[in-house]
Amino acid sequence: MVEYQSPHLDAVFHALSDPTRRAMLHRLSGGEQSVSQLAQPFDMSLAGASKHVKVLEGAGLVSRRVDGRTHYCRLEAARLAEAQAWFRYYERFWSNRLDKLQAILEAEDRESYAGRD
Amino acid sequence: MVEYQSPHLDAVFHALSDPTRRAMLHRLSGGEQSVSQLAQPFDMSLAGASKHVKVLEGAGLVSRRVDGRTHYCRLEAARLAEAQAWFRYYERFWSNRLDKLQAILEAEDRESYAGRD
DNA sequence: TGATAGGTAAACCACATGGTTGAATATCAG
DNA sequence: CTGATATTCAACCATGTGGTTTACCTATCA
Repeated sequence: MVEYQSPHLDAVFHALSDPTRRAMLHRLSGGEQSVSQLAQPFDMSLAGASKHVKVLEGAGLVSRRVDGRTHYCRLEAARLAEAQAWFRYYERFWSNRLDKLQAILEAEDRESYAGRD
Repeated sequence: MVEYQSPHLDAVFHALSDPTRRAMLHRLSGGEQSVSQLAQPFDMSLAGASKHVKVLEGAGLVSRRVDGRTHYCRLEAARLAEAQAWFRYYERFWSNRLDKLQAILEAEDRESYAGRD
């Protein structure tokens, strides 16, 4: 007797549990990237990186546009938003209105955040 | 050359990727629960549920207080907050100030949310 | 004391995961 | 056509995961 649950949460949280994949998402936040471009920063075979991309795609966090032999990936923020929404239920444990408002303003005013995956 | 990354994110997101564990957290949002109480709703052996609790504990999402033979678990919201904070960088993709403010007010005014894990 | 209840530990199982290599498939460029 | 580039696919491997069962330890209670 398990309650209703957002059907994507399992896949999305699993996808986010790997640092390589989180770094890929971060990279995609700067715009479309090919699979090779996504793979380049990692000490890993292209096939390995390609599998990570496929996990992200399977979770709906990334979409793919094929142009010739190049596959361009784009961040699908909707699924990220869905995952973040899961936390809202718990926000009452760590925040009050002012805390949240402050977080909003900080997140808006800070465009880049070095050293983040 | 992987960037700095919050050391807990791997474990936290992994812990959250399982619906049983998310349901346990949800249950703990109502207050301390023993391991048996946490296990009760699931069609699963106690040992199996106990392992889920241990995963949550390992991720820092739950802490444990032993009283006699009973282990009481408590939600550790700080780690949840840490995970939610990861999403802030991406918020610019799906929200503006007004959207966020609305989300805040909704989350505050709605205390219980049926059908959620 | 003895039985029972709460919980962990250990061994085991089937399957998933993260990685590899090597081959296959397209596409582009000369 | 030839060769290089972009990418996936398939097979493989070691390890991790979610689950079980059995055994064990420690409290509690009659």
